[in-house]
Amino acid sequence: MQDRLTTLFKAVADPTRRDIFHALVIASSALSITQISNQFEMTRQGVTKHIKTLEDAGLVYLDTKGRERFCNANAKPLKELSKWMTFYEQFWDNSLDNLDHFLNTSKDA
Amino acid sequence: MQDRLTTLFKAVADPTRRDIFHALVIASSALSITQISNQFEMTRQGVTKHIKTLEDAGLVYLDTKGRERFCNANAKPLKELSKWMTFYEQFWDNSLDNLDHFLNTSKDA
DNA sequence: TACTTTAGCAACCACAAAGTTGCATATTAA
DNA sequence: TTAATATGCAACTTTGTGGTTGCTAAAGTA
Repeated sequence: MQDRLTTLFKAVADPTRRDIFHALVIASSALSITQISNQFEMTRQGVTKHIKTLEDAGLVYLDTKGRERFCNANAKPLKELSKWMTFYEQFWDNSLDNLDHFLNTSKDA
Repeated sequence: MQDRLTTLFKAVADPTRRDIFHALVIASSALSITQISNQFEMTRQGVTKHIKTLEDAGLVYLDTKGRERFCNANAKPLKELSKWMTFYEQFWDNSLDNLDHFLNTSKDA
């Protein structure tokens, strides 16, 4: 449906999802859906949807045990976002590129 | 309305927007709205909206000259996204964290 | 002064997304 | 076996978003 980069960016574009992901990353053990729900002012079903989105992006993987589903964070996919940004790093500082734009568009005014 | 990180992530979460941004970054000179529209199969107004979103995120700045508005890319804000990811880098490889989760949740089954 | 080009603005449409409620089902505990 | 807990699934509401069409205004050109 949509490319991987888009799926990944959209997953982390939501603040609640970033919070859930962060909570999972720093958690000392995997957290069940209900445990996560208790930490957020949202219904369990709401959390479930976010987890699904994070799972689709590969940022979370589930571990079913009995009636519970434990959520684990997986930061690896973030590498892909980082890689995408690499190309633009060269334009971050003292942007010669921007200067170039300026010269090309403002000079002959 | 929404935090800066969210604005930024949402701006680059759209593939068309990433394409426009990329086109501006690699362009040898600033491009007018119409010039950009010609490169994308979309109406000028559609492009204008994307430019607005990119501008709000600080990834594009406008340079009005006469009746034209030249768009320039500014990659600097991407630094903020990169900074956000920095924290998670420690969990990228041979994730001790994930191992920890595994041990805590699968051991006493 | 007319005509053309560049663009903004507003309204509108279709669909995605965040979040909810309600209900059914499976697993564990009493 | 009965009750409680953890979850999934479906439907629904609200709001956001990508994109369009139509119209207006400003700037450049003939």
